[in-house]
Amino acid sequence: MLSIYNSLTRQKEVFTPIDPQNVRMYVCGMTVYDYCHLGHARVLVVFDAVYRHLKALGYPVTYVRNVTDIDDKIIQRANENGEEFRTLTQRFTHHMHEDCEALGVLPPDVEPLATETIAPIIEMIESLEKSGHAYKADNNDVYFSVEAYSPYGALSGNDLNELRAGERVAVDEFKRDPLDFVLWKAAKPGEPKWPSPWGDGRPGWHIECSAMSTQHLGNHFDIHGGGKDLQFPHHECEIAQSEAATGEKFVNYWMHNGFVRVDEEKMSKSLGNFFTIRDIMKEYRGEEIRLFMLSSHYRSPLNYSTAQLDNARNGLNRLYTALRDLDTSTGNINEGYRERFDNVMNDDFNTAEATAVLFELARELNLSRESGEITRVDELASTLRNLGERLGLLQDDPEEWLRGGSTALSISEEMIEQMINERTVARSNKDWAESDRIRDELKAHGVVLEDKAGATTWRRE
RNA sequence: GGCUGAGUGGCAGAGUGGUUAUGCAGCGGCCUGCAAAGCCGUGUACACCGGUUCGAUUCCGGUCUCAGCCUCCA
Repeated sequence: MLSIYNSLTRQKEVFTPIDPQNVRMYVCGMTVYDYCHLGHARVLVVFDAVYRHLKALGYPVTYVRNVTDIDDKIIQRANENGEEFRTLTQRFTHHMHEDCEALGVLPPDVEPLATETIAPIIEMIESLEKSGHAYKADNNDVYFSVEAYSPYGALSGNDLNELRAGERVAVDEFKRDPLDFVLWKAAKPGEPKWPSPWGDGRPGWHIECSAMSTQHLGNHFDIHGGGKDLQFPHHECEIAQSEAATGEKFVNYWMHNGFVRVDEEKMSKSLGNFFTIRDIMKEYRGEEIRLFMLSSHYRSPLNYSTAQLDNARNGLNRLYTALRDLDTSTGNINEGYRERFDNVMNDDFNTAEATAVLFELARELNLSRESGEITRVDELASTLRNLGERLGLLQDDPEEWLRGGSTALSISEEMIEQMINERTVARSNKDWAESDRIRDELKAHGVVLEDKAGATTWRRE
């Protein structure tokens, strides 16, 4: 039985799908004007784990993760670059997909673009206008009237008056209430624009997600996710718009992942303390980043450091080492481990405990291997690979993983093999000095030798 | 100011009203020509102060500290 911590009620709730034959989830994706950083990586990885687990529980799932391909920052960046905004957004959407692949993130079932959802957006704003939840202001922008939607503030636990008191930005003079937010922005000269009943312009950010989710998942769906920073105001606004427009409950379970931090401070573009995924990938592999992220609970803050990434690397070496030379295609799945894994994942997607199960499995696998229990070894290896896949891990060939890395080796594999052969000859002559000299030389190239069962194998340090 | 959330052993990080998290690092041992890998053993951890309880790191109250949201943000 799966339980999910619901940000809306601030407690864990047993997951009951609206339609068990089609679990519907929506996650706020990227605004594509730059490379993804580690904070983005976390949303991608966390909700990928959620998606995989829901499917493993046997639910058919429709996972929608949008692309925000029109907003102020995109326009600004395109102008700075002197390029068409679509050229910019297409380029970074492509880069995002590359990052996803490197991180082992499965493609969502639907990846809608804001710019391809203009008609539904306009429809939704029109219906809000009709029901008195939206108004066109003197500057030709259309705003949502917070006053007209009483539950506003429920998701974030905010009180309207307190929010107004905390207002820290200059109040837009065209708004009736400082908390009102924009649904449709009138186009300024030279900006991308679409025709609408209120004049040429473009959609506000919040309404994009309401329209994209509703278009693909219906008015009322199961799970809505995103980073914690979107809880307010973005998701609060989505609820207001959607529920005001449809008259139905919008989402049953709201999920928010914690931040990635650097030196105990949120990683973000505005603070300038961010690392892009591809920066990190100069030193570490995608799977190492992935394990780093999954080794803590999705709602906890995650502090970035190379020590943590090193830790993840060592951990993967251990797991892949356990799988070395084993056939994982034929064995049965061990029910005890599978059940433990399911149980911890069912407890609000506890991936940290789930990875601990993987390590315990590896230890027992190593033990069985030492005692020569072949059937048991096959079963545990298959289980390890299978449960690894549930987290998007351990799908590489172990030997290739252990010999691979994010950087090129400073010595060819042929040369390594040749030196190993020379060393084998030296060893058979009990020439330990020469044997150790060769081993040290390879070590200097980052190659570690392991002698066992009459054969010598190598791996990256 | 309002609202969230967090403080666990050298590091990272789960969890629990009384019994081993897990990984990395360290130490001792087995194995090995020596290593590596693996295995075994090994750490008086739960911010502080009260309270409830036979018993609290785990529940309650308070204190301190930290982070986040209230402005674009995953």
